Amino acid sequence: MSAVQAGELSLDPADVPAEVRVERPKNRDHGDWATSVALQLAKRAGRAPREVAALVQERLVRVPGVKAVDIAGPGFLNVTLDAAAAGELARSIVEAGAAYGTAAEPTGEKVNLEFVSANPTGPIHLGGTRWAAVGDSLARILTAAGAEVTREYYFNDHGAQIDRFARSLLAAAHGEPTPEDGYGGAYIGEIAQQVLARVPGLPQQPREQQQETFRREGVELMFAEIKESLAGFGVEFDVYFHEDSLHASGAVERAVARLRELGRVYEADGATWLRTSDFGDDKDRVVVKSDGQPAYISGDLAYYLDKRERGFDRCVLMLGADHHGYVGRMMAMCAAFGDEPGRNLEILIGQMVNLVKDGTPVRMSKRAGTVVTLEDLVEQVGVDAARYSLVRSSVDTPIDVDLDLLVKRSNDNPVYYVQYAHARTANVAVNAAAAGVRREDAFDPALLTDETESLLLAALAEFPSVVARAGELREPHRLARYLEELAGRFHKFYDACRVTPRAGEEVTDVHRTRLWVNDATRQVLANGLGLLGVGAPERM
RNA sequence: GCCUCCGUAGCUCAGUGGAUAGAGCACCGGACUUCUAAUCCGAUGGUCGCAGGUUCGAAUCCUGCCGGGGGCGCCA
Repeated sequence: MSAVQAGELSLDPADVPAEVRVERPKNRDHGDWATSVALQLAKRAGRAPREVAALVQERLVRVPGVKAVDIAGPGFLNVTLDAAAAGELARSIVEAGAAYGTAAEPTGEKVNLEFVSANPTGPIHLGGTRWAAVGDSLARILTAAGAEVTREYYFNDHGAQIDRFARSLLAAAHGEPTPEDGYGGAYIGEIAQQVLARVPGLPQQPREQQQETFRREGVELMFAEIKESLAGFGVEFDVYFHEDSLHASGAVERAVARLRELGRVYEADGATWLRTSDFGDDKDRVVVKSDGQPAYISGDLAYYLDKRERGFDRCVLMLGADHHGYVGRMMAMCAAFGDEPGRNLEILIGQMVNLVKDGTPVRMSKRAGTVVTLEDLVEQVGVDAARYSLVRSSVDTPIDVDLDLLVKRSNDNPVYYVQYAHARTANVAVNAAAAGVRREDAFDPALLTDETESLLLAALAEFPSVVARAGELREPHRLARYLEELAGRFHKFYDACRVTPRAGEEVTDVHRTRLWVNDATRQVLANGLGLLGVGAPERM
């Protein structure tokens, strides 16, 4: 901008971007920071990119802490900081502690993040487990980014599936085969036995009354089991919302009435329809069936309205790919209420988790009882490995899980690579203390001249923007990938640079300063693992 | 038919318009009297599904095609 003002560049000031994007180059030879701003401005200015770059270069070299500014290739500007300026970061990370990487100020945005929301007709299977891991991590990341996040679980305890569940329990309790449209699996028998134990004299009651008891008690037991599994997985929801309450309280009727006032519904074929096709949906949707019963979507209407009335600017919903067909109608519903789809309602679609055995896919079916549950997974590989393996992939990528393979290769899970790096930093700190290397005695970042040190520092500097980006894009896997990169750079640093002197050597300021770097790395690894809900062990 | 996700190294996957496309696993060869070798160093490995287009620049954006997953109820 100053080049424009000095008249060296003939450019409309409006064409100069207010923010110049400066990036961390992938290639170390390209300096600490790089920008392609000259390439972008060259055409508008009618000058060669390298000429524009030269003008910017002149000004950048005068900035304190900048060691060199090179013009490379077609006109990239590569900025190299001097070691002292780059190294200062180690101290600021140590001083910021757990706050490093989190937003300086709250954004004031109230986010409702709904995930898992598995039906209470069975335990949480692998798919739900993926959303538990990803959703909880996303909640942590968004919180770090300054949002006020509420984790919410929608409990579908209403409708025909619950009746099927109740009939299945009833049948199991009487030793009858699973009903045609019912649920199989060992857990049905277990729940049925628990209900029988809780309600004395139940088998003597009229059949219909029994079914109602099995429904009420069975759902409650299933719900408790689900909550317990999630808690064991490190996932706690702020709100467990019961669909039934929407029907019981009249919220569903109120939601439909509201849409009627807005002129968004009409009657046809004895049913009430919502004009979702006015808002991009393929067709209109029934909200009240011709038999007078509310259609499933009416619960969603009321639920969405409820969230908005509770003050959430942003309602984020995570769904499996098998539900992606609902996105259109949900967004249309949001628009029908006068809200802005994509902002007030945001739907994240994630691909499925497939069960594989001996190289061939196995279809998981709740009804056939061939599900692999959250608890099965945790039992096999542990919480940390399970969460990490589910969160390190993009949600756009389907995951194949082979339990046998997972157990055998559990040591190949990159979580151990990251955790080991953290354990190493902890151990280095212990050894340093024993050797009399103390942080408070010195910090001279100009001594951090090793290649591995500057690479490590560069990675540490990126952490806050990785957290911010993972939050903006709702992609926690970015954080996991970053931590793997950071751990790698630490391992290389560890290999090349000693923090404690060898036997017989003096403690110098180099050791003391490296201890700052070690501790800063430990802090970032711990902060990052924390955002994934994965432990940061001190020894392994 | 329509919607949506995917197609990148032998395998599993990163890479939201930038420079020579990366990592792990697998395979081959090295480094442990060690601040923990769950680590590090080196080598091998690519028509980024295909064809056009936009751009100074495309794995990335647009269009079409090929191949695969998932979805398209007055079920919940």
